[in-house]
Amino acid sequence: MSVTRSSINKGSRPTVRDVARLAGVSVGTVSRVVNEVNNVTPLTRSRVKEAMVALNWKPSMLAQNMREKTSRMIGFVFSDLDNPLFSSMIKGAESVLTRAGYQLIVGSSNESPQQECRLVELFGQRQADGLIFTITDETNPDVLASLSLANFPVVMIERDVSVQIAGKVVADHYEGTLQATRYLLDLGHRRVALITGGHSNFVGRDRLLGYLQAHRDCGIEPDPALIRTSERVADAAFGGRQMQLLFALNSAPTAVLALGRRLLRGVLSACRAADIRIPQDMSLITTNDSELAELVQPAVTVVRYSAFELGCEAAHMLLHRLGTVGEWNASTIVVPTELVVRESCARPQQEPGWTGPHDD
Amino acid sequence: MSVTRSSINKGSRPTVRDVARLAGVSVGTVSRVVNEVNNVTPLTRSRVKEAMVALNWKPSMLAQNMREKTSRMIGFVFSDLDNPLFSSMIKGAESVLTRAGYQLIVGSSNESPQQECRLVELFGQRQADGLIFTITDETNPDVLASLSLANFPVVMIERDVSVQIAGKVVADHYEGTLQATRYLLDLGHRRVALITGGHSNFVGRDRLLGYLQAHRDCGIEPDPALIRTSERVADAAFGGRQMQLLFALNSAPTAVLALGRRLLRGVLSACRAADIRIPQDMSLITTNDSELAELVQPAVTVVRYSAFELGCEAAHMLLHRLGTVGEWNASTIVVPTELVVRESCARPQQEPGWTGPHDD
DNA sequence: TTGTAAGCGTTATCAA
DNA sequence: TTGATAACGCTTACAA
Repeated sequence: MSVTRSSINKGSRPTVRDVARLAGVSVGTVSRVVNEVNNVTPLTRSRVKEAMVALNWKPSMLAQNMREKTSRMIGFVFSDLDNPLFSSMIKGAESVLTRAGYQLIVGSSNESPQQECRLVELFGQRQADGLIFTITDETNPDVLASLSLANFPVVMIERDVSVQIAGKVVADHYEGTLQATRYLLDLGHRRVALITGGHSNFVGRDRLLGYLQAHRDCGIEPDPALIRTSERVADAAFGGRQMQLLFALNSAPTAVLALGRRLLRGVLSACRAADIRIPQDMSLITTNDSELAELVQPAVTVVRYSAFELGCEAAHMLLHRLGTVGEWNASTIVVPTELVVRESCARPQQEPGWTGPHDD
Repeated sequence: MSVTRSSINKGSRPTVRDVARLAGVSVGTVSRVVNEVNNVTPLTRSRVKEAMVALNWKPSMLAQNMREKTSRMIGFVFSDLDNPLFSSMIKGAESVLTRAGYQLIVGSSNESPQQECRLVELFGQRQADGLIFTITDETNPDVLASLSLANFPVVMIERDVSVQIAGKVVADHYEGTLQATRYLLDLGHRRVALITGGHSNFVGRDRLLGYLQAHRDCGIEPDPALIRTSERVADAAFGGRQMQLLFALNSAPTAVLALGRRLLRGVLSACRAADIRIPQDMSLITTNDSELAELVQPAVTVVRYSAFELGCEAAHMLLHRLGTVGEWNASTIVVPTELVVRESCARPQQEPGWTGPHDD
């Protein structure tokens, strides 16, 4: 035993060797005590425990992880923490992961695929045990490549990718949009606009499908000029701009579906600026319930679903995957949506040249 | 060299040894290449780099951290991610830490001191390089004990503790509340209520001080019945309840300062339920700007400050501390507040028995 | 029941 | 310029 080894560990944090020395046992015994492995005399155990508290020693997780090739850390990559949608998801994921003894390490991509690649690789280097991910562009080849090289399971939230991953958790946007659109059509609206982001992902596609299906169910051909989807992110400014464009149409819509958490703000501002009254001049349905939707007057009808639940389910799926040794079939969890009817929708006003609803 | 060592590393991730073997060099050389240490032949370097990409090898951060006794991870403990205040702070901290090559590992305390202790110790075991913390109870002895045992620098946000820490970052609640209160007094209000949480922390104390000082400046004695502070957390329900109690007073206030991010919702609901009009029957100022405050009608005057900036400054302070080898003096950064005047305040209505403002 | 020692994947020191 | 090897703090066979 070298001099360095036996000398007192000065300043820096104590190690298992310091504890062993103080307790007069070997490092193996100390380890057996902390890991609560059997075959250790009560007397020895108590001596070791005393030494542990005396030195305030806790095993270094870094060293443990190093040996056990698992870090009990889960990465979470999202685009923007300031979007309450993501903070709720993280909260959901964190609440179940913490209970299972995992910790969450977060990273914002700011909608940048390069940053997403960097983060995926970084989590790999950190030996993350898994990753929860809301990819920005479902088809970006670089990100997909990093993903398929990753040696940890990945669960997508609200996204679908072509590479093999552990699974995905999504809200039922198809059904939600179908119901919302049908509700407006049933009120007698015939010109219903759709504003949504997610042009290049699952969410946007499913919303569009629901919108179209509802029209088809009523035998109505939707006007393409009323469908305003965003290639990029759908923020408040996008919502406002699209409303202005819709107002300017020679046959403007009588109702609008503004599907996206951040659109409401822009939509409301635009309506007020143009002196358009809700619901008299324009019916409005938005998505993702919020204080604003609930308390603005008139209160806004929303397609509601729980981002918290999305996060929980993603974490559960990941834990399940981590606990599964053999075969694993990529799975999908669908979280329901619900139409919360408030006061922002009404029957359309009679317009010159409009002949009234056909079906009631 | 043992058989295990020389055999091909099957399945699991490659190590520096695999790269060395493939490139026909020693592990030392591989390390020199990745760390871009000089004294390595261009030829050797390229051979090593080829092997690195061939095996898709990246150094294990776990192993690096193990040697260098630093993890380049910063912990962030807050009470509730769903509070947009915290998500903005985290976003701020994350944005500066990422740029500096650090990653953020998050933990919610859910207002539980025990959980806070657990997290502080956990971050210690993970060898976190530092911690950003919004402690729930500034005086909880257990948490303070964990904190003083921690062997990493700690920066508090919006809190002040008696134990030695690297520093704190706070918003100027005293000044903000002083201005807001003065604004109401100047409008002629003489019965201004104060609803705020943070009874047991810095924030609540400073708000109360600002409120009292503004009254003193005007030579007015505030009615203790109008001061409603919360021992515990101030959520929407608390805001609503306090409003009801205020309405029930035989001399109700004509204005209310609802200082706390989540109070607005409860306050608005209570006003509507009691048919109290803002600002005609009641002037209202709240704190922390939000979509709701901006877009509800009438738009609400707020004491605004940037939680994002709080997070940024905390991260900067921590980085500064980490880069400082010798002496360090605990420091404080104060982020300014600003009164954003909107439409929720008006001169008080003449009431029977009220003799008008004394000072204008 | 307890001790010894190898090994986890790096980096850094020393020798060649 | 490169290679061999100890060390980081822990766990776990295996030996005693």
